[in-house]
Amino acid sequence: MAKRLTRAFFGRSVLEVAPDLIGATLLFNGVGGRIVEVEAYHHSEPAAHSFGGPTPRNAVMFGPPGYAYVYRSYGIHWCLNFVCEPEGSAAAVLIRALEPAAGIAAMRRRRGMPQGAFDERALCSGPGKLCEALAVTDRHNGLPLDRAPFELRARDGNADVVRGVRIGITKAVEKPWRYGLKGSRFLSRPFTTSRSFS
DNA sequence: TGCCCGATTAACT
DNA sequence: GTTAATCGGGCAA
Repeated sequence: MAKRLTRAFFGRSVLEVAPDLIGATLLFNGVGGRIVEVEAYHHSEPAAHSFGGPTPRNAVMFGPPGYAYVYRSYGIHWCLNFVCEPEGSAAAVLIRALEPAAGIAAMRRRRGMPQGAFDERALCSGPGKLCEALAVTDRHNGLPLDRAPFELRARDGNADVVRGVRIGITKAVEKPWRYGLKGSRFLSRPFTTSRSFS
């Protein structure tokens, strides 16, 4: 069984943690799969919610690493982040896509999709979709990642990780802080101007 | 208090 | 390719 991800794993630079999460396994109440796409955010750059300093919404980002930061997006969706770096850095990794592996029937039900055979790419190929499929909401904001209902396992060995610019932002658009599993069919969108590294 | 806008998605043309 | 849905945070007044 792969190693559980600890507080120490998250307490490093968000630019180290983000690629290391590619290929890791995320389960929430036993439902989830392999992480195939993430983005890094840091309070020093204006695309981050924490850029303007602490507020009630982003308070968890300013706390210690290894906790979940959940926020509402566009008034409709929830998005799940993992807080990283030493306390006060206000850095986090946005979980953008999973390769479904466990609890697929529950995911289909929550996503309003038929139970029969069909393309599982629609279940978790985006941050809002993923939270709907796993039933993550603001009730889970601030929960630790090393205990139930979360279960996080390190990947086995290396992964072929690609990198590119982040999606859906208007500030600091040039930073290549989006990371994905090369060749995965489960990305929210393909990587174009990416380069490969190990 | 009022107004603007977003780390999105699905359903269009 | 475009756009509506939907609502809380953040800031100006």
